Amino acid sequence: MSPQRADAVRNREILLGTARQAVASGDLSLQLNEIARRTGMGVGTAYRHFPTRRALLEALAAPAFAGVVADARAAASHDDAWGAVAALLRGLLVRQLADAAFAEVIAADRADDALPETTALRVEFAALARTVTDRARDAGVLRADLTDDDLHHLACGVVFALGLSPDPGARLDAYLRALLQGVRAPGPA
Amino acid sequence: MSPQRADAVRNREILLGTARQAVASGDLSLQLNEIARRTGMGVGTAYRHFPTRRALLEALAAPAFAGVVADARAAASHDDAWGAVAALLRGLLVRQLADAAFAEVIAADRADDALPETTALRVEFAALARTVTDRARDAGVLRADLTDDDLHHLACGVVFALGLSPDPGARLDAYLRALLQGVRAPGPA
DNA sequence: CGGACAAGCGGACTGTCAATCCGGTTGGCT
DNA sequence: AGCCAACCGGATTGACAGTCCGCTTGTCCG
Repeated sequence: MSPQRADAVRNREILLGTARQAVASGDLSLQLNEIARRTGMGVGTAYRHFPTRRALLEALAAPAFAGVVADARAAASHDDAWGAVAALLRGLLVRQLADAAFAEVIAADRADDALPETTALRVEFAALARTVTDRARDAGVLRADLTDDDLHHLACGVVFALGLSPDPGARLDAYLRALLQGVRAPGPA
Repeated sequence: MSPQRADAVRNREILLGTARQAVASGDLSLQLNEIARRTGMGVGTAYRHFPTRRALLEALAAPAFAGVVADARAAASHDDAWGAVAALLRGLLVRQLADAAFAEVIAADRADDALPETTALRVEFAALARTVTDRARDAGVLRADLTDDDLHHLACGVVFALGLSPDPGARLDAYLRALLQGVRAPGPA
């Protein structure tokens, strides 16, 4: 009746927890052999739950991804067209900074080996982002030469730039300001 | 008398050429075993010339790196403080787009296993970039909350963003405009 | 020219890590 | 209790980075 056995559910949670801890401590390599060893499980168990590094990565990223989708939904129903763009970008930056796994997932557009649930999130997010972006462009507050994909890419680029700093969190606000100023339509004057 | 034997010089050139070709065709993995096989040389020969992937990468990147240093020197002696920043950033973007190996080298600040010559280029570039940046900030045309390192990081971030596009070259101008607008000091009004 | 020898070469080998395979074990149902 | 599909463990394979060392050859000197 239940889709899987109780021990399997438990083991999956343990693996996810251990992996999340590894990522939080700065190790994004997600070596399944190593994670399995840390949990005391066999390697086979780890690989059955997460057949590839990518599968584990996307499982880790799912909550954060769902978060930005929620952000985007809120932004899409926001009154202020520019405020919506700013909220969307800020959310993207903050969540990527807080979750390296999510940052890697959202930056990789390669849908080849993506889990279906990740693809679903990506599609939903793309639609919302497009709404927000189009509205801002129509209102003349967003540069006309930038698409929703461009904003997505630039946000990932800024996160990459933050990652080059010794203390990314300390530069977040400055880079966000620059990003927003950069994508805003130049004054008509 | 000569620092190395004629065959060694020749082999080094062949390896570099093969590697450059691999990078140009989109393969940045620089697997020395594979490159050696393609040249018909033994693996040992390849590894003697380039002990690690990084060594080969930096050798490939050296000309492009020297190019941006030249750009930076020209920019530093430019009259217009803002024009110098624009020229510097444009050069960084264009050269990184044209040479993926250089893009990887300049993005990685890790000096751990860097070749001394690469470190020298990096130091020289940093000094010139600092000059240009400080001048622009003093002139009030560059955002006061951005350092020379920030510009460096943001440029690498924009290149990363370009890499997410299906056709990076097509978006270069748009992203460069956004970058310049983003780092420029907001109007005093 | 030709002999000596350091510089250079080749490729077998080791270590690491992702991913697979399959014999043994166990949770959950009747 | 007894069955069996689902699950587990870990030895194993395969790909790749990098090392080691015996053999070859370019170069110099007599």
